[in-house]
Amino acid sequence: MLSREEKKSLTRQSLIDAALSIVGAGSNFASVSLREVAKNAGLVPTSFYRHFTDMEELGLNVVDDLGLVLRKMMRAARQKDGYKKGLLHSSIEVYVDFVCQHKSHFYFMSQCRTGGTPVLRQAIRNELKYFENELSSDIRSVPFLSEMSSQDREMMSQLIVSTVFDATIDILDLSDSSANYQNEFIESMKKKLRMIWLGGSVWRSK
Amino acid sequence: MLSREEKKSLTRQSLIDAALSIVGAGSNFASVSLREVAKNAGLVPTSFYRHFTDMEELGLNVVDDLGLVLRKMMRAARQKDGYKKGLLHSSIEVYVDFVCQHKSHFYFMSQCRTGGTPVLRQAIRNELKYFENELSSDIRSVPFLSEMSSQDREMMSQLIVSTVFDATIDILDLSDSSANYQNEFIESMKKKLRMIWLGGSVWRSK
DNA sequence: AATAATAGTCAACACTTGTACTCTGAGTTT
DNA sequence: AAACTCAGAGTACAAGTGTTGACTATTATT
Repeated sequence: MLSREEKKSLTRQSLIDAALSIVGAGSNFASVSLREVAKNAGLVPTSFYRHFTDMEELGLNVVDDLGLVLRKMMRAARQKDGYKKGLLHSSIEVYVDFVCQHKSHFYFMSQCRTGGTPVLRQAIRNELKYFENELSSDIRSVPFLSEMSSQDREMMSQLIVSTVFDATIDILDLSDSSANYQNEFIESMKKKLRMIWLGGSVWRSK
Repeated sequence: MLSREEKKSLTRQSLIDAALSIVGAGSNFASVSLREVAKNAGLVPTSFYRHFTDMEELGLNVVDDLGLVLRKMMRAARQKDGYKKGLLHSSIEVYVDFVCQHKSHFYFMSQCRTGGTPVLRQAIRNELKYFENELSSDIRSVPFLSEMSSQDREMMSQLIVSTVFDATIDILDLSDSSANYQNEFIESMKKKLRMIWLGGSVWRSK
């Protein structure tokens, strides 16, 4: 038997999942109602308040959920063969994989980064910042980039991260189309990242 | 005196403006109601239907409106001193200028690119495509980039355009903060574009 | 001058929304 | 075993939602 606390956090998660599934089905989080979420989680509307004060607070918890997914992704990318040599090359594949396997999370992220409330936008931004930092530290150990200043390395990481995450909505929209289109897109992404990489390798801060 | 047609297109525009002003005030277009727009335009809800069948159709017309702004911007960028030498350098300044002077339009664009209905997303994408093509043709006449294949030039343009437009929401959020932060951001943007530029100049398609 | 077209109004509908209040039954603490 | 806590249900309400249909006054057409 489950304790009261355990049961609570279970329904709490079911509210989060409900919101994600609604977003994944095509709605914009900004227009998802508290009632809809509650209904979808098998709850009466008023029970929503036992867990969150409003939809924004639920949104912040969805961001936390998203954070877990992103960290798992980072680990997967680092473990993958060829991460050291061909860092970006292999990362983009891991990224596409994760987007396709966590569509709801990434729809939510894409939407909220530009269309969420200011608080929500900031929360998403913080998640991206985590990535920029991780990437920046990984880049540090790349031979011909190690002479870059930490500021420039940070800037370069921002550029790469924003390029990858900016492609999210396109990846999602493409996920239902032919494998041909998908591969074409991935190849184009790789080229873009390689161009940035090249730019970084001849970079001279000034 | 105005003809009936003229008057109609005037109130039509007032509906578009109303929607934009609501978005500019912080709402997400996806959650803006038909009634709210009508009210804001000084109309009774049912009159909305004389102009648009639903909010999505109005949205498409907002995109057209946005298109005009973007084209005006392109012209402004090309006329600016130093466009030929330091293309990106000067363009980013024009861009920031336009974003700040047409906040509502750019909030709308940022939101809808990732959070609009599929139809709306596609419409926004088409507007960006216009830019990519224009930039690609401008790049063609740059000496050390002219040997690039048209495909690679296209790819590079996509990279640049997405980098610039991806920064929109940050520019908007920064527009209320100190000039110091703004300048810092612009300088960072310039560096990013320079890195791409560098990458392009040592690019060897393969 | 008579007729037709139509932008905008008005009233009304069925439905959804967030939220306040009360109640209950199963877990927890004493 | 008694007292307490509290997640979730039930009821209710005022406000907002999209949409329908009939009406009106002004403009355009004949």
